Amino acid sequence: MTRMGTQKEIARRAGVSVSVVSAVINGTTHTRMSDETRARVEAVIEELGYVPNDAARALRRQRSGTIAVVVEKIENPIYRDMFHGIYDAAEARGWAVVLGDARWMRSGSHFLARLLGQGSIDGIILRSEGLIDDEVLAHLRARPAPVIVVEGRHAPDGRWLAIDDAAAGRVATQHLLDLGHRDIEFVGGERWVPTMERHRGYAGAMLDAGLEARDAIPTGHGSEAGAAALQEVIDSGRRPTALVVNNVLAGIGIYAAAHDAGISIPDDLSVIAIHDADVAGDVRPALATVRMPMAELGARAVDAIAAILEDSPTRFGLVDEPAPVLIPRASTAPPPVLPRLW
Amino acid sequence: MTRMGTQKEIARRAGVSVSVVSAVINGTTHTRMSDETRARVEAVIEELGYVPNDAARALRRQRSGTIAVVVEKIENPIYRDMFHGIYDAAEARGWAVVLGDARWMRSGSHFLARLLGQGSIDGIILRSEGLIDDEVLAHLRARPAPVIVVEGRHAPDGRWLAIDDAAAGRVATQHLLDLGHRDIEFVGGERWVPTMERHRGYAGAMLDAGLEARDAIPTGHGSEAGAAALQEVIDSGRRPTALVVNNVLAGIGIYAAAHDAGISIPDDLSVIAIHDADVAGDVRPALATVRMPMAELGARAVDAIAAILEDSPTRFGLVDEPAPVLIPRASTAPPPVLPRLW
DNA sequence: CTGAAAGCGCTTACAG
DNA sequence: CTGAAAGCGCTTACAG
Repeated sequence: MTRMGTQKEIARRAGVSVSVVSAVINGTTHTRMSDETRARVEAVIEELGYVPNDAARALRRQRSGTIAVVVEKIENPIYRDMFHGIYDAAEARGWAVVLGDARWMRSGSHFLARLLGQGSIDGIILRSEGLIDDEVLAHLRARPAPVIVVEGRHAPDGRWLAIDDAAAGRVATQHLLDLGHRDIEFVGGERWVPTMERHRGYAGAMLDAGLEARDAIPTGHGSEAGAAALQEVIDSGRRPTALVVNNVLAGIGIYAAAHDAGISIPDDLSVIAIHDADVAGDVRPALATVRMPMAELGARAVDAIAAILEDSPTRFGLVDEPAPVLIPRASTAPPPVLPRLW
Repeated sequence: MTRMGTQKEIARRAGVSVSVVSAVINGTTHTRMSDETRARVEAVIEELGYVPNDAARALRRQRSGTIAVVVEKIENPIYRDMFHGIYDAAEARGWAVVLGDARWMRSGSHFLARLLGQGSIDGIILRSEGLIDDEVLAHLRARPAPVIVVEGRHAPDGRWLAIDDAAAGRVATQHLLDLGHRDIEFVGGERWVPTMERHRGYAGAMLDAGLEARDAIPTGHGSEAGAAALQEVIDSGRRPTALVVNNVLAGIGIYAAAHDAGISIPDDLSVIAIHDADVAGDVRPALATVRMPMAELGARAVDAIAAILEDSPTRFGLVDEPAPVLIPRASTAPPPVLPRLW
């Protein structure tokens, strides 16, 4: 357990004042000193292995240099690119990023207390599908630290950023239409706005093609939910030739249910999912997806925090650049010509 | 942007001193006051929506109440239970947990700076496969905040905790032996100690059964690596009837390579992976695994930090309770009786 | 039962 | 070119 000292101790050893030490550490031009003095101070810093106390800095500067990212299920692979985008943008601004899971934010948790407190978090990027209750959200927003909601569209303060989910739904559906499918359904939950947007994109593409758009087949976000959704289609007696699926994990669930029901993908049923992730390329048949600009979304959220902290104007709303892009893979094919037996 | 005030402001409005305000906030019995005074202070706190400044607290208390967890790839599903175990144990102690990814810890990153600094992180739980270079590690360990290495076994200060990987390798192998397999190989990297331990467990089980233990088929941690490993087996001309795979993602990669090569699992080849994750149950055939006590590992790491901070003794080393447990699924079956064509 | 004061470790005007 | 001092917002002995 090494002792790493304080600026006061360095000052004493180097025979200077703490003002000088602070200036050396921060590269401040404000307090000037001779090269000799600087070298002496630097030597002592090195010798002691001094590192600044972040709590003291944060208190004095009234800024911690740390932003928090809170998502619903941290292990969800679709966040990877967003984290990356956030991290790069934050790093470029000299900020540290800490991650947290919304499942930890039950009222009264200490993680939440840190977020709600002042002084240790300068801004919060929040991606929640509703797990965080309104009361918590209201408290969060009452803090001085800006809260940016990503992939949600109902921030009362207007501070939300989202991807063009409708465009993604359209891209996915159009791909299936181009393959010759006519009887296409959409699998996705009903309450979450981005999902509704994706369904809207699906419906738009269908209508443009002169086809009937069906209601969304309700499902959750996990793979079991995807499996249940396919089972529901099977039970209903409907026999779509292709499915647009709300997300990759639900897609994996549909794979499992299809396998268990003896339905062959893509021979009997084409599947395409919204949001890309490594696992989509790893399963067999590889799962076609629509890649969303998650890294850009993350970077934009960081920019928005910076803008708010600097009191400069910033634009919220849709991040539609770059547009969602089709990643074709083996899970889609032209519709079967023979009657299907499932 | 609400102003939420300070204790000083509350004191002024309530007509008391800051000592009293602080005592009300912290429930300190040290400074006593009348119920009337307390009620008055509480009313002002409520009115202002006051929240304490964590930076000031951390500076004064010389403790932030926050621990950091750093892992290699935050989206790796095998961490889920560990995060949960860490979170629960930390919460019980009144600590907040922040997560970070080792890929962000390139020298000079601000995330790293926060970890290296003093005052904002009380302890660090580190799970690294080597991405963090030795220099960074040395710096980290020179800080007063304790660093606990999990799933690694080479902490110079002896502060590591690991699961019984050898037992896991043995459990997986024994399952295959019980099914009647004799020609079993182990797929896993060569340099990472836990993998070597798993291989040791495999080898032990093979030798106990009077069989030859093969060298590990080298691979990385991703699915592509798993796919490459199977390809290597195919190219070698060897025809094992079963594989013990180092981790779930590599197992998914082996599924893909098997599919592409026309090898049927489990009819032609049984596969079992070490570490459990949801995706193992979602793929088809469902992937048999060995579940590791990751939640317990995480909880133990939190306990170790607490012990070090309290200067009380703690035991490091293997977390062998509960033992790794077999999760049988459809990816294993008795060996084929007919000669295999792959 | 309550207040005044010191000090945690910084940064930053200000004075010389 | 360098130092002395104030103050960020807390907590905690200490005095009364």
